Amino acid sequence: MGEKRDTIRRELTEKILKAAEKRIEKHGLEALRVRDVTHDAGCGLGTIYKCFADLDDVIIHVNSITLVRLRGHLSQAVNGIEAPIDVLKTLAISYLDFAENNINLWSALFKHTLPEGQSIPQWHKLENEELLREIEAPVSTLEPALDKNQLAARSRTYFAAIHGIVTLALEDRFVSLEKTILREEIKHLVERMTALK
Amino acid sequence: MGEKRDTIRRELTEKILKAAEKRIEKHGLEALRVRDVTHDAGCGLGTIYKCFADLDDVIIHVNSITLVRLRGHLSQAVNGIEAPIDVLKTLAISYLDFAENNINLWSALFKHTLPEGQSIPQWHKLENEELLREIEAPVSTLEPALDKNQLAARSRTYFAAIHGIVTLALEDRFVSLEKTILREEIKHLVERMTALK
DNA sequence: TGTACATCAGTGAACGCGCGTTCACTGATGTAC
DNA sequence: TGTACATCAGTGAACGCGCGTTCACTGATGTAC
Repeated sequence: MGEKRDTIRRELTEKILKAAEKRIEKHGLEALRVRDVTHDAGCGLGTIYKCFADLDDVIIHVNSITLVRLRGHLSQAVNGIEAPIDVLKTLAISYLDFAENNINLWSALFKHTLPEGQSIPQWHKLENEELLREIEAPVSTLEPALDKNQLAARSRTYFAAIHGIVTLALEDRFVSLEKTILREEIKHLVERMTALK
Repeated sequence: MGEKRDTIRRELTEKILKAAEKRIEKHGLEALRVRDVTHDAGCGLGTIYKCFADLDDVIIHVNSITLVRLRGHLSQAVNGIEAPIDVLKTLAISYLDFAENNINLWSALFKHTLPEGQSIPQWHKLENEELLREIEAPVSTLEPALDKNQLAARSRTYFAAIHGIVTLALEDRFVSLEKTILREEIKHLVERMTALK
């Protein structure tokens, strides 16, 4: 009934994803090579194309896994915290933590682009969007007057602001900022952003 | 005395940079090819290596020009504005304008990375840093208690926050936000960020 | 100013290599009876 | 359960091409006298 085959295939897919994930985290997205991945996964070069459409497809799936891990990390961090401002502060700092501890996987989330003409599949865009859900609850408590669309826009703004700070800090395009100062700045920004008039 | 030769060389360098700039703006950094650039510049393939060390060197110089243009755009926009909050709002909106109108050149500033092991030359990092100077004056007026280091960190935070919003808006990783709402969000964020307790 | 020689800028064919993807093959697994 | 046949998963050598960079050549410019 092909059940065994299905299982094997699923395991293979898993092994390939794990191998790609490790490669990206260790050497960065740019250095990802089909040969390396299949070698690490312990399968033949062509096999990857039985499990995935192409290398971009593999990357998108790794990114998808990273997003799940990131969301897990964030929601675990705020578990039990009540005050919305504290929730937002914790989310922001946890986002930085995750990025610092998974630097290459995290930046792969934003670096990966498809060849001209192709666009990121809708299901994956929605996964990105999912990140904002975590923020919406506390923002909604802080700014109850916002309607659904406004809430989405505002949450996105908050996320983007923190994301910008983390990005600038972890790239080496600017002279780097001391770790504790960076955290203070993030907390400070959250306080300011959420301060009611 | 080689003066004529020097002039020709300088003109050639200029032509190559212009050609590369146009290519990047039209097709994006990823699509930049030595052959296309030299063709557009009207010179031979090998010539580019007489003027620049390699393609990365060309890109860094284009980025450098873009940074100068960006700084010019920003400082012109705030010319004559007095109130520090208005200055900051205008800077933020102008940053968005510049990014929207020079999308590929602007993103080249942040996308370009050197091969593993190499790092962006110091002089170019400092040019990036220059961007923050424009912000420091109004921030310093708003928060006069900050010392020099704190001021630098705070300005950087503000820049990064706005940069994050612009980045997220112009990539198509998230569902896109309507233009007017985006501007409202930016202005709102500046107000909040700079609101004194 | 003119001539002979030296230099060196510009050139593009050729190099070299990296690397994603294909496809004909093989042997293991599944199916029929 | 056993046998004969069909299917199809996994494989890796080979393809193909894109593209940055080099280097031997040439002719224009510069220098010396």
